[in-house]
Amino acid sequence: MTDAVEPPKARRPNTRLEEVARAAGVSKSTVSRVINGEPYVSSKAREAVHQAITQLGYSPNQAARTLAGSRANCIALVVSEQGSRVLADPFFAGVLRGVNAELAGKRVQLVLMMSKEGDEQDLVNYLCGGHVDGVLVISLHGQDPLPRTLADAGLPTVVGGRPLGAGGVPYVDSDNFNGAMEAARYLVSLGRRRIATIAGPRDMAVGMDRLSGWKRGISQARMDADLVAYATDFTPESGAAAMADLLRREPALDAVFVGADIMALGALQTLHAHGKKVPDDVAVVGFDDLMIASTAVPPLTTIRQDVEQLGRTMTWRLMAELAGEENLPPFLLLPTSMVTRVSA
Amino acid sequence: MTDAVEPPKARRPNTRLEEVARAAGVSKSTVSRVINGEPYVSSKAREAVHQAITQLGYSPNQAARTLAGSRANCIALVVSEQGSRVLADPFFAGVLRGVNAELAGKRVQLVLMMSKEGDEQDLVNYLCGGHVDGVLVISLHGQDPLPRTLADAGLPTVVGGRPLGAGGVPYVDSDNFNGAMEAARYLVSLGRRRIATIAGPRDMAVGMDRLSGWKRGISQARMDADLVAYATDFTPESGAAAMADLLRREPALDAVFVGADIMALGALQTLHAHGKKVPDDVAVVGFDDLMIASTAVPPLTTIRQDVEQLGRTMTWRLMAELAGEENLPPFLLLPTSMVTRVSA
DNA sequence: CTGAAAGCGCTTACAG
DNA sequence: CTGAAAGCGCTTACAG
Repeated sequence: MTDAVEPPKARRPNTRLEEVARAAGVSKSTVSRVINGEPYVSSKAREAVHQAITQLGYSPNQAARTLAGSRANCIALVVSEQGSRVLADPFFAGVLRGVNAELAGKRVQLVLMMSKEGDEQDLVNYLCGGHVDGVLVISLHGQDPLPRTLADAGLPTVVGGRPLGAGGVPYVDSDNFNGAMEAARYLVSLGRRRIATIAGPRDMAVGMDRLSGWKRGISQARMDADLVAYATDFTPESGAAAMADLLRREPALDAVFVGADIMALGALQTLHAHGKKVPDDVAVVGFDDLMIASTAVPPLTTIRQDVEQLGRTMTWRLMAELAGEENLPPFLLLPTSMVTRVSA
Repeated sequence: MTDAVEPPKARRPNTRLEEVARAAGVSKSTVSRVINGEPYVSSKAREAVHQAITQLGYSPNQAARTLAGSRANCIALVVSEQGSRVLADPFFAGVLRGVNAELAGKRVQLVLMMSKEGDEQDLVNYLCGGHVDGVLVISLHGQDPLPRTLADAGLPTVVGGRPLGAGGVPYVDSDNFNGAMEAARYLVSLGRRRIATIAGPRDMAVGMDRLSGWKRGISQARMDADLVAYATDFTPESGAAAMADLLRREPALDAVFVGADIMALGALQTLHAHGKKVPDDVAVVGFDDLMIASTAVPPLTTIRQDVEQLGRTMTWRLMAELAGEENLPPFLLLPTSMVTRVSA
């Protein structure tokens, strides 16, 4: 709700720094210093300026700041459009919420760019053109060299989700490996003997890391990690097809770890269609803990990742770098946690 | 994928308009005219400039353009954070996709702002401060005066979803009324006799419009439109509770129109728990056609709205206004369509 | 701790 | 159809 908010009198002829200076009885330089939080300003001057700013409802012209200064006061969030939408939607909204939360209070704008196939050069030109101070990149596919390109151009860049083709570029990710391993161990602890997995597409690290974690968990229990089906994308349909494949190969399987809730939904359908009771005949564990996990039939046991925290952490990492902090951790992994419901 | 994309040689010392002018053998004014697509430029000059631009990989400094010109070349998408996240997530991602699609090729940046309770004045100051040329507003709640405030300040504004407290501000919405009416008629045509509805919260037009449509459809069939339960928010839990309430009031109900798929998921759970077979005992129709509608148990018959198209249309409407087009339609309604699956 | 002045890279009347 | 010049509103050395 916006209560009693008044539109500034006029639109264009805005209050300028000069008027603030006049009202505060100081020079433009001093006002500028106060605004930018620089030291070496007498507290008397500082106070006068703050008062004038509030009184006049002054809001600095960003374009002028950018042009005159070296900073753009702006970071970009780049999302690759060819990304599987399924995975992208809740993921994307969550990340965005985190980015915004972290940016709150800072005078930094967020511009959103979707990278469409074909205009990569435009995108790179724009990003490297001084319009933004840094870049956040999410939902990368395959060996996309974008992060490497940006980093090589000297633009601070942080990737969300381990990138496959960007060795050395800082990234933040959920701990997919350990989360998946926990899922596997849990199924083992339940006494399941033939445990399968549905893995995400091979061209995304998220799929591969969850697969690796599952394998490790299964192998450590001295069981065979051979029941692997790859889904072609993060959709219920793809999950359903993979499940059918697994049942064909091993009708006696009694558990499955599905590398994404959205695929698990499809897997549940297939199991139901084959007359398999969940969890009695087959235990199912998903990953992500989407909102719909709790209304799945039966409610889905899953590994929860905190997507909003992912957005926050990416932003924190980028802003810290922009602030000149040194020896920042290049890679950050966020812990996952298991949510036990009915399916396993 | 970004193949063979080269980072501009240096970051700061970018190509400037002046260099393009020199390379093309014309004045800065002429280059500016070409870039801005103004008439009165000889095709010879135009061509030379285009060539120079491509050769030098020139990308205009937006800050300078904004400062010198009157346009910001930038529009804002404002999302109110207090919005029910449930409804917001897929909705938001879809709208965003549409906005971006419509903006493709245009030299207009999209900045994202989430309005947090408490900083409305900051938000309004910023938006009205000449930083953006226009505003797109979505997921408004209650009588939020934000759109009115912006419009009164002379800032072109388009709202996504009929706003309750912004009389006269242009908006784009899905045709919730007719979609819901179609759902009601369909249930009637199935021979159902006691048809209920679960409506969204009273403070959002989307909930009220769908309720109105359902009422009209039911009344026209000369049936009682009295079985209404209001959900407190767009969540499965809220839908489940509303369904339980309806069953308590009318154990013999044989159909229910749920004003959002995400609530329908909860309603299905409640029906299942009460031993009601869907669709045999109770037919269920949802609204939205989220991806998860097809994997509901049973797969959900629903009214599909095209959220991406909503984003595109909002953007088109705003850009048309910015381009100075006159007599634009103030309100635009996008058609919905029924998707028949198993639940009804 | 403070101010006068130059300059960031464009657009826009103005004059031709 | 084209160019020279002023100016958009800040920041940043520089001098004090």
